[in-house]
Amino acid sequence: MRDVSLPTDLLEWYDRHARDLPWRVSPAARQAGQVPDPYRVWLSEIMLQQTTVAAVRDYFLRFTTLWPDVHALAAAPDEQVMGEWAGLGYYARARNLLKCARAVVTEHNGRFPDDHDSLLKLPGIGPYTAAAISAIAFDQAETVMDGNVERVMARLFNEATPLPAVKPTLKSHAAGLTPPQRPGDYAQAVMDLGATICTPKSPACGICPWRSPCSARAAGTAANLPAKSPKKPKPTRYGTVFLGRRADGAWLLERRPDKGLLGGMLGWPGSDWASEPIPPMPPCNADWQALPGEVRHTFTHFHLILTVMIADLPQSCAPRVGQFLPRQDFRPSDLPTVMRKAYDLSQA
DNA sequence: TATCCGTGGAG
DNA sequence: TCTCCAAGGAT
Repeated sequence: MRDVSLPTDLLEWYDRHARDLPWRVSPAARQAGQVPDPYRVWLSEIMLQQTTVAAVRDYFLRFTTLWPDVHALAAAPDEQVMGEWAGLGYYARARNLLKCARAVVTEHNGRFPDDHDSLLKLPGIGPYTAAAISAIAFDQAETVMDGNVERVMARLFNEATPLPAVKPTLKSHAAGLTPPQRPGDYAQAVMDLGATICTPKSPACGICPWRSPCSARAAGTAANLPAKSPKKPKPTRYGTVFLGRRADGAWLLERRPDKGLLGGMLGWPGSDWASEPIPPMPPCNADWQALPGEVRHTFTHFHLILTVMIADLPQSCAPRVGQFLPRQDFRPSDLPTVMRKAYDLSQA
């Protein structure tokens, strides 16, 4: 027997407390008949993967201004899209974003498929995003499982088993609660609950619409759930980058290969990044000088300490790697953050 | 199943 | 300064 009161309670809370987000159709507008634009739902969900609402907002507005629909995005040059994504991180998302837009145009007549299985076949769309798009954009009764939902379910049912082993159990709990009515609003409601009330630290149980049925709240374990298996320490790696500038203002940059770290992004030529500093090979012969200070940056799984070398290069310079980008084509904002930090050091 | 893949804000 | 971690996906 499905407990219908829990979803109803949450939807009533959502009707009063839904956040105003640029990609969201408010519950009031939705019930008045306004339907979401699948393109905007898709774009927002890709950007929101492992990324906060605060970080996504401006990027979403910029992208939808530059490319209002999937046809426009599909026709955009790769370099421009990668440049606009710079700073948001997880750059495979940007590469797959373009692949997906072009697949929707060429294989789906410019319209996003509405079913979970077809969505799942598209680049960059996994189980969570497929469920989110079919629920939010097409109002299908799919169960979305993201970090928020996992946390809310672990607490609601007081599941003490650590992640990731407990995931199937949490998914089962979530599926049992997913209502046939307003599944799109419900999916967003659970995630809003996790983002604003059932937070990782110091959850606001006192104002939670689910405080009464919450098992962890009763047991006093909410703040410690979900349990997680211990994570590995991050090693430190070292490297060198070369900032070469010509008298005409052009900078020597290279496009990184699609696979691997910062794949497809613009960057400064330099050494590999290794556990010990290595003698670097300059991209061309010049009077390279080390800048005072260093760049420190932390990626998902290692710390990086970067030495920054700079030199004025002759107009005749024929670099071993990379190519010169004319001054008017160079925007520091096109660089991934670690590369922009190196540029900032040179301008300090 | 485990690892790789960014970034910036909160505490 | 340091750890955690946010609407995950690909391999």
